[in-house]
Amino acid sequence: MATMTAAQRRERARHAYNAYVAECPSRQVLDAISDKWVTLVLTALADGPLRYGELAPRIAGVSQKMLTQTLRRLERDGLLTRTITPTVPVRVDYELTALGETILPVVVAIKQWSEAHITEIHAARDTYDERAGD
Amino acid sequence: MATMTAAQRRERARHAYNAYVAECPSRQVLDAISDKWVTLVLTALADGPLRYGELAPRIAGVSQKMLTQTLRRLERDGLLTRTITPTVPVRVDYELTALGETILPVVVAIKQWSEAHITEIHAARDTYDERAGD
DNA sequence: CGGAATCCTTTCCGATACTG
DNA sequence: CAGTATCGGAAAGGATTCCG
Repeated sequence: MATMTAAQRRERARHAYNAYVAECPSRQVLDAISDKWVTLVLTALADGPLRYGELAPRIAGVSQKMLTQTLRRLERDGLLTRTITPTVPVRVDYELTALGETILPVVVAIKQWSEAHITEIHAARDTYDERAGD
Repeated sequence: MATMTAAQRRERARHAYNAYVAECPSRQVLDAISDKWVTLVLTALADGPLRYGELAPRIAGVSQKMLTQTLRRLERDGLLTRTITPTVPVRVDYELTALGETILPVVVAIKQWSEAHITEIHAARDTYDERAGD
């Protein structure tokens, strides 16, 4: 009777967590945008549509896999559109939707806060690490 | 001569990436707050200091490990303080610093956007998934 | 009470190779 | 050009146990 107890409890916990997530909008969106690449893609598209090949170099450090994955997720969530022009070679443009543009102020707010307080954070880290070094 | 080529390139890539991150404040902060638990802890502490035991149940789904890890990181970044009262049993309080409070508006903005647009996101997902089902 | 340490599973993600 | 498919290492994170 004790068999699978751990797994069972894990399952129940998973369901409880999912249920919680399901009823909490901000948690869901948080999961969606709490992603490094998501915010970077959104800001990259802020000035207008870009092709895949233009997008990639503007987001230093992103792999092709992560970029594609991020773009697909954002398309699914209705934050951007993916337009294929069947020329040879093919051309694909990504553009923010109206919904996608409404989130830009939030992303900008994050960026502004970052630039305004990064020095304080660095100072705090130095102090903290110094104490640990004693 | 070809040995370790992949690993070497990976190392170089890692350094290039880190260098980029090092000179971009918003990227650094983004890494710091692009974390589900970070924002949740910050909002939980918005109304005043809380003990560890009070904090945990307010953030459903968080494990003790993740909560502690998140709190340590936020303490290191100077966003909150950790106060130990050496009674028996010990009592630990967490409280936002002045710096920590300055980020609350940003977190609130995220929350408000989420609640305002979650319906549209759900609709977009349904449409997208429906097309995929054809 | 508020953790730290360990184990172990799951998920992430980069690298590589191939395609319309 | 703009992807898809697959694999393997690295990292995240949950469960459990032990400690001041």
